[in-house]
Order: sequence, then C-alpha cells, then structure tokens
Amino acid sequence: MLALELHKLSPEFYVQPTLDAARLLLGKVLVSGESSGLIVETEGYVGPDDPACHAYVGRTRRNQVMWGKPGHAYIFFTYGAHFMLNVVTEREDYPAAVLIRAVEPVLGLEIMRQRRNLHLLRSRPLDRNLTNGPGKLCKALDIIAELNGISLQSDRLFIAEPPPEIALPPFQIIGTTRIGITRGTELPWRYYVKGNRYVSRL
DNA sequence: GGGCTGATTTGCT
DNA sequence: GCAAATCAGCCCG
Repeated sequence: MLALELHKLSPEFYVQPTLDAARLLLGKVLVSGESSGLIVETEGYVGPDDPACHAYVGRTRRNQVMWGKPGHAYIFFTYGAHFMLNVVTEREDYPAAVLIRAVEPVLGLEIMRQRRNLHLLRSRPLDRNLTNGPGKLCKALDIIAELNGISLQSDRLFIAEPPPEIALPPFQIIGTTRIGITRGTELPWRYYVKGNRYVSRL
C-alpha cells in the first residue's frame, strides 16, 4: 500500500510561519484513508489580526482547534453544506492555519467519483472536477467532521513527501489574493501551482 | 458559459 | 436574522 512507503511531514514542519508552510505544502501528497492527491492550491489564515481568519473573533467552540497544537486538522462546516480542510500551523495558542483549496487526484479515483456522484453523469465528467475546490476535495477524500482535531501523524489523515513516481514536475508558484472572503481581500495569501489543471480558479 | 438559487450549520449582531 | 474560507442544479441562450 502506498501509505506505508510514504514519509509523513514531521510535526516540526507545521511550526514554521504559516505563509511559508502554505507555499511548501504545494506539491506534497495529502492522504485520507485509501484516497490521496497532490496539493496544488493553498491559502494562509494567519492569526488573530487577520480579518478573514475565523479566529479574528476570538476563541469559539468552532475555531478552537486553530488555537491548539500545530500539525492537526482544523475541519469546519460552512454554507450549510460543505466541509473545509485546514492544517494548523505555528505555536500553540496562536491561531493560524493553511486552507487546502485543491488537489490533483492520485489514488482512489473511482471512489472519489462515487463520493462526488460524478459516476452517474451523462456527459463524462472531467476528473479535474473531482477535487478542484476546498469543499469538493473534502467530499472526494471523505474528510468529515469527525476528523476535526485529528493529528496529521495519524494514518487516517496525513501529508507526506510524494515519492518520485507521483511527484509533480518542477513548478512555479503563483501568489494571489484569497477567494470567497469579504474581509482581508487585499492580502496576497493564496498560492497555487502555475499551469496545474486542478487549481480551483485563476 | 453565466447568473440565480438552495443547501441548511455556526456564530455574531 | 443573516452572512459565511462553497458547490451543484437549473435556467437561459
């Protein structure tokens, strides 16, 4: 099984500044159970002074994981319909995280199509539609509320250095403003792999 | 290919 | 009450 060959990112990786982590996570492989994908788009949400960060309003039950230890998954529900996956960064008691916005599917394509209900569409869907958005990738990879707060050293959900046979070719990183927010819109804290088909939008 | 709408949780005003 | 780190289905053309 692929998971056994992978080298998980160390707990120390997540301690570094959030925007550094956001850039370095591009090209890494996100593994959730039997499904996995290469991270191609991220956003940083950085601390209590970032108006777009959930922790801007202080600690709540919903955002408490962000204030906890780095290297854990902050998963929240929004728009009454979708889950989003973040990885907590920096030190404990400083609320910061990287939102995973898109991945390129690697393993488990068929189960991803089933979870996304794309296997029964008439016009054959492009597989780029499986995981090219934060809500879509959570659905495709079965990332659910029960995993909120889980350690990324766990075998159920983790991030690893991709082995050469699945790694992206060398890429450039594009930085832009973040998507889907109304405050902090001027901050260029979104990053994506230039030219990758699975980026949610340009 | 674009615009509108519903899904229906969480937390603030 | 309503806006939110969204998406799919529908309408229209």
